[in-house]
Amino acid sequence: MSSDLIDTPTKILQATLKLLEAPDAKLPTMSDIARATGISRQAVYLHFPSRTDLLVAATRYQDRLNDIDTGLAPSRGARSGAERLDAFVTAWGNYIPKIYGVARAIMAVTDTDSEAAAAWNTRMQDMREGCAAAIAALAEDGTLPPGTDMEQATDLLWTLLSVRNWENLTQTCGWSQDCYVGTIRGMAMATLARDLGALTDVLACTDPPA
Amino acid sequence: MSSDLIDTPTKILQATLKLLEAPDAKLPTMSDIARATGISRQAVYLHFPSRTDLLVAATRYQDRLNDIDTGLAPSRGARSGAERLDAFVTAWGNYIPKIYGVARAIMAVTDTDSEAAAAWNTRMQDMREGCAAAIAALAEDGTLPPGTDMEQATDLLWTLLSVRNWENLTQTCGWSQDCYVGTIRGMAMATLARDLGALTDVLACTDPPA
DNA sequence: GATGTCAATTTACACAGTGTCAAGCAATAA
DNA sequence: TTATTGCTTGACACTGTGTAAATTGACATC
Repeated sequence: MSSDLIDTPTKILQATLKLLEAPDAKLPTMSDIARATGISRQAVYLHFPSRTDLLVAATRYQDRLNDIDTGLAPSRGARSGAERLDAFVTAWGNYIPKIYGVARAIMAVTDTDSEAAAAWNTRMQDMREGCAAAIAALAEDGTLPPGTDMEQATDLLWTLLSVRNWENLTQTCGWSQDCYVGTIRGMAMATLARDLGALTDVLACTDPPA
Repeated sequence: MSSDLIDTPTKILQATLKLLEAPDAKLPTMSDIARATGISRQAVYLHFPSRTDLLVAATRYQDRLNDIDTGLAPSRGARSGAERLDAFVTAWGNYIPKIYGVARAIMAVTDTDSEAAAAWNTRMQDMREGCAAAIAALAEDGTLPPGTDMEQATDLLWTLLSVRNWENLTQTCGWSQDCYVGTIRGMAMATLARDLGALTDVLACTDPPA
């Protein structure tokens, strides 16, 4: 078995991801994770001091697996600001479903555990840098609405691209992933890049809402 | 003391609201609530079968206190669709801070308690009806972007106005309430009512972001 | 081969929080 | 007086997190 070659912490992380990414997964307990890993619950604590630490480690592990940076390459290579914004929104919007399982678990503990909140904020701060870069590119092109404060524009884009909004539209409202990306792209382009044509047909996805 | 005239369930609800609305409040336990009410923990269970039920009851009680319908009156009285959208966004946006404490508590248990999730969804469904009405008024005026699906437009407005977005912008990003309302209004008007002038100066609030 | 060491693991326990149950007590109504 | 209502006290079951002590097993050293 190849699993003998993998060290225990990695096995735990893999099992955790598997549980979190299962469709309509309940939030797993330490017992669930231990069982899925094939070890005792207490052995998990040997490698991860708390549930929060484990969840945070799982997000980092997942990032390594997914290699988010390659997805963002087209954004960094964009020529115009609008192009960059468009590429960034698309890349991030399509990345969210990959991390949603883990994100959901972390966001759930965020309400009670301030350490988890800090960890999640840090993680979202990375994404925010991408937002800031896109806004900066727009500012250079002069396509931002007049009088726009760049910090606030970044806040707005960051909020628009939040996992919660993705969750609301795709999970609660039943939108398809394509519909989500198209709509958010349109809103971002219209609001921040003054690309008013982006509004046309934004809300006319072909897929039937659930 | 006037408190002797108030029945116990109401006293519990009042104490619960007070705890939930305290600045940077931790999520109160049943013991906390009982202590704040001045009764035993078990007595709370005599009136509310579970913590979730109590939280849900607290939202309803709060709605009664705040009388949300009067705030929405200008929206219903609006002549044009755009006017209606504008009034609705403003009214709801200014209502959120009043319910945020309770909303936060409910949203926190939503991740683990499906009954709480259902209750909160029901509550948000009421707000969604306001969104749907505004979208319908826009459709009647013909101001919606061409080809727009009304259901999806409602989803989008509903998402834009989510408590999570309010939380993100005002609590995490440190925006003032006025800045929040102004920006969201601008986005809604631009995206859904094709009022492109609404984009100008949307992101140029005078207050310094934290 | 016996022994020491160290990491991984397991059994057992402490604690917080929710929810249930039973017995008792005080005030009030019949 | 008796019955009822509303609350209290105290105990307990259950779930989940996290800690501590004892145990195993591999591996090196003498």
